[in-house]
Amino acid sequence: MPQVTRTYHHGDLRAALIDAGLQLARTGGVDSVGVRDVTREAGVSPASAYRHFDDHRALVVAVALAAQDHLAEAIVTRIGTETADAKGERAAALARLRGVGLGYIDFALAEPGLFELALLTFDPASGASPTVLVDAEVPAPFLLLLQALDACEASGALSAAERVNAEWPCWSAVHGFADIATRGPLKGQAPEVLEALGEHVVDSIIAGLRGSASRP
Amino acid sequence: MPQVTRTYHHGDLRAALIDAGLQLARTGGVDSVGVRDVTREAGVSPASAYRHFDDHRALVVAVALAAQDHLAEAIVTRIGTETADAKGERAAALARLRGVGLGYIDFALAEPGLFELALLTFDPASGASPTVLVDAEVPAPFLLLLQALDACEASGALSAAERVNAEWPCWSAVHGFADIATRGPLKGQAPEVLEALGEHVVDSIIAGLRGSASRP
DNA sequence: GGTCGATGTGAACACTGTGAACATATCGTG
DNA sequence: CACGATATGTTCACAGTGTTCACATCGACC
Repeated sequence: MPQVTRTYHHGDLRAALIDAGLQLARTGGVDSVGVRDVTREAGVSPASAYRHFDDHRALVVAVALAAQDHLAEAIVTRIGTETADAKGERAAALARLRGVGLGYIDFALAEPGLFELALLTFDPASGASPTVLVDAEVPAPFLLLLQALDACEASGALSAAERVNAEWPCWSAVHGFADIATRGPLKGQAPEVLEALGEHVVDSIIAGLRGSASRP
Repeated sequence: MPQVTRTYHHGDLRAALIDAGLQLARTGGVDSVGVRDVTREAGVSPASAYRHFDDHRALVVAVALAAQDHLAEAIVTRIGTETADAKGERAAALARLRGVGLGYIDFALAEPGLFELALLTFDPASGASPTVLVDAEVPAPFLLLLQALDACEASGALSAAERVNAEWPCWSAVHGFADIATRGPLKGQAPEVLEALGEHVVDSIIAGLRGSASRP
């Protein structure tokens, strides 16, 4: 293996602990990433973790951030396959939006353990910011959604009025479905069923955003 | 207080433990309902809990089911206010559907601790049932949604085609928003903001169900 | 080469869930 | 009414957890 320049005793133990955490979370979910488990996995003493993380919670948060990166990768991948054969700017923007939702669901179904981690939000001092979102700290997956929605507006697939606050219905529906399919009543259903229902959810919410002027 | 017929030593300790669990969860979330905490709250020894619950998990599940009942109550309440001034069968059915979603969100915002509990699904032997839902075990809140959707179909507010699988987009969007508003990026926002966004989410998803034939 | 700060270790502490042996109050039955 | 069976609650113990603190060890820099 590619021996990294090992400094100090272990050589970047912090990264090793996060990796071990990901490995454990992949099969056991968030509960299986404990201080003693992670350090045991890395072949190191329990107390050593406290040189790199303030707290048990801080460790979990670090692993969760790593899991969010994997989630973002899955979304980008799905965006690629969705937009592959989209003709025209409008269709491409809509396909991209669809890809964000379906990629999110893909990841949740493929890696339920890591997905559970990725959901943990680290509540920065639980600062109730007056604005709806502090864009400095917005996680990568959410950023992908915002960009896709902006592209929809730019291409005319979404009107300016429809664009405002559109991220919340989108994120809610997709996140909610992923949670339901992972831990909720749909847990354990066949992958084809879940895939089909996931598409239905994504298409419904996109239709809802665009069809605000509907029947009485 | 209405002294219940006290049998045996304590007099229905099981119920007392569940009540204590609800009380603790209300302020501290799911993590604060532990065997020792609950028994301490009830003024009883830790091991006594094992006469009524197999497991720590079994205790939490029992409390979660109680929390689900409270959730159902909140939904019923909101259904009442939504349908109060609805004219016509169709409008009433749609108002009822809206009430289910908004009641769910109401409860999540008013009682985030209990809401966290209510989400825990108890995965009965993790039996992957072939059918989409085992109707014997369907929790009350979900049942309220199914009935509201059926009423929409009966009144013509939803076509038969639109009705099929409509429960998943609805549940996903509402559940997802509640989760986001409670633990996610919207946590800590002002109640008015959350209320407005919640209405937006609910209205969007209902529009999406009814507007399947939308623009290209 | 010696000193110092950064990093890992070992042994402790308080806490948790859980089981076994024991104590006691209630009920069914003679 | 007495008495054994049984359901309920208690005490004690054990394994495992997060966490801390004194100590050991290594790399870097003067």
